[in-house]
Amino acid sequence: MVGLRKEVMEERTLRWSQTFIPTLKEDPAEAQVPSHRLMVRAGLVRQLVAGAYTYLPLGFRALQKAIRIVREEMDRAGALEILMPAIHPAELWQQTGRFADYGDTLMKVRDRKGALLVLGPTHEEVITDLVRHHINSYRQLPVIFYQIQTKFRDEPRPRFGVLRTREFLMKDAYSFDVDVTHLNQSYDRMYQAYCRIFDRCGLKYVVVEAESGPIGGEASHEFMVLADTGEDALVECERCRYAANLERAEIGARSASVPGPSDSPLRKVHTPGRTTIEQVSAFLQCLPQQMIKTLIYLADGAPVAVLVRGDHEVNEHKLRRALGAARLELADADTIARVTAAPVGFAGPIGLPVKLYADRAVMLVTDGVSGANEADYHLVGVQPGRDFQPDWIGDLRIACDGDACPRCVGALRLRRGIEIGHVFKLGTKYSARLGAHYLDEKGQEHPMVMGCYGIGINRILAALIETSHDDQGIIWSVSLAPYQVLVLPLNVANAELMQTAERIYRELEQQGIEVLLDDRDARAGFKFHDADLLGLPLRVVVGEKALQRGEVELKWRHHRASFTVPVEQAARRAAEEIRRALEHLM
RNA sequence: CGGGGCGUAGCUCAGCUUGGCGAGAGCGCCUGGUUUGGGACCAGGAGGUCGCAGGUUCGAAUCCUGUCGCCCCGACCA
Repeated sequence: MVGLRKEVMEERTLRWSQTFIPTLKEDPAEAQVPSHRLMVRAGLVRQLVAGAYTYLPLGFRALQKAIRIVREEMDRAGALEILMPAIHPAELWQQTGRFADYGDTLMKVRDRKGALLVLGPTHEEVITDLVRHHINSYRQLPVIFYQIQTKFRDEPRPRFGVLRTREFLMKDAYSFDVDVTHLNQSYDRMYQAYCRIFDRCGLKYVVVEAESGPIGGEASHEFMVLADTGEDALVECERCRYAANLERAEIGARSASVPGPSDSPLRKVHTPGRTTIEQVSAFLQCLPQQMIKTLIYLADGAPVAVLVRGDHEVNEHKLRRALGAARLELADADTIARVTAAPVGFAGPIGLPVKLYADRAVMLVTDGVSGANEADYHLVGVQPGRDFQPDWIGDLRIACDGDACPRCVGALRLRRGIEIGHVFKLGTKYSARLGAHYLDEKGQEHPMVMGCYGIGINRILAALIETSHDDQGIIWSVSLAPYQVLVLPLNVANAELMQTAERIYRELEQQGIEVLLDDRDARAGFKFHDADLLGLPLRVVVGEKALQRGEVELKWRHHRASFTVPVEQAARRAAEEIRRALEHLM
């Protein structure tokens, strides 16, 4: 009885005809990026509503593979797995101020008593609440908790299939330490674990410096998979290892060009109704690079002027740091009119009654053009240093392709990427606000120093597919593939051929290899196409011609060529190939 | 939140401008037969509240209003 049952279950797992793999010949209309298209076509996922997907058997298996790798490496790094609730009391979020910060992205529900609950988009509040109640001595630290759990974010715009969804699986970990030195150790441990995880997944990734918040320095790193379809912009130095999220990217101080002395006289010109860089540069026949863009910001309510070159954009993170401001926003039209004595579009640095913050590139402009702080007038022949002197000069702009690397003599290259992981030094933000304190050896109370570490599990799959596919379909890495080997008998009506195929897959099963047997009664071409679409790493074809010679055909999905092996060696050889490929990823 | 597109069979879509008999095609699905190394062929068949609600009309997939959903661009995104 038990034996029979086991056999039945095995067959349900292994035989194509007994599982559920709804492949599609045509592209689904709504899929825009390769990973989305292929995940739907290969029968991995189906959408229920915008930003929520069902994982079908094949997709779920791949997801489990990713989860397993993440779990093994987190355990190895000494993190403790727990499972926190998805529903949180809103009060907890109000206590840290994030109820307001998150705004509409927070999913909210009311229970039958009318109490407001939050569906957790992340768990800093919940874990800190747990720790404040149960950990209170330095003897209990350090500790790192993690969970793999569904997160909810009411994204303004879910998109790209599984890449940006409203409900997704996340591995989130939280470290608690006695001080920053120990936090750094926990951080490094997680960082290393992340490298191992993504290496094992077979992903090619770049670690970039990211916006770091309160601690500063290299307090945050994102793990990015480079892909043109990625949502995040980043820069990478073409010479050294410097890489950063575009939000964060510093720009080297050395000048791109040596400024020549300018003797052009300052002159006021009539520019009726020309308010934008494009309009003014077209009207005056000058280059946007000659223009000095003057933006009025409100830093904690006080107006300041920010100068960047016409073809550059202000990086508000850098500006906020330079100003030391907690709140920063572009000034409204009324403030601009009051500060510049002109309507929006005619601001310039000369004669402004507020402090001037200039990006370095502005100081290299010669024969510049700026607003005249007078309606319908601009100034030409502007010479920074001669005609105005900023109160502060430094790096204030968003990096561009080709900008100088801040670490070496190389140039920065603009890239796009998919964020698959993020490690972050939180400091005491949550522990202080929620009262997660510990007593040191002298009996003194301190807030714990925290770090948090996230991995988007679904994105691991999407990122892999996004960067590993061809016209025919997915090309799985051995470690994430839902099955490692596909056994493909070409004619199921041929009993001898079928028996051979079944024997090979049973032998592979016994060797601990994950096998799918395509036992469908379909034509060879049809099955080959589905095989390529599914993209399982190794394919074993059992066909009549080769079988007459006592051979079967093995083919790696990522190779063009196949090779034949004697039937009796097929399973052993296939298993060997898989094991070797897996070791290669470890 | 601003702008745009689309909702017709399981999937991809035609039909709508100019309302009119029984609402279509390809793929998929079911039955039978012939086939079997790169998405076969023949014969037969099942399958649709035309997103939903209201309106105009003798008559609405088609016109009008509202509404919901999905997709795209932008804004936003610890």
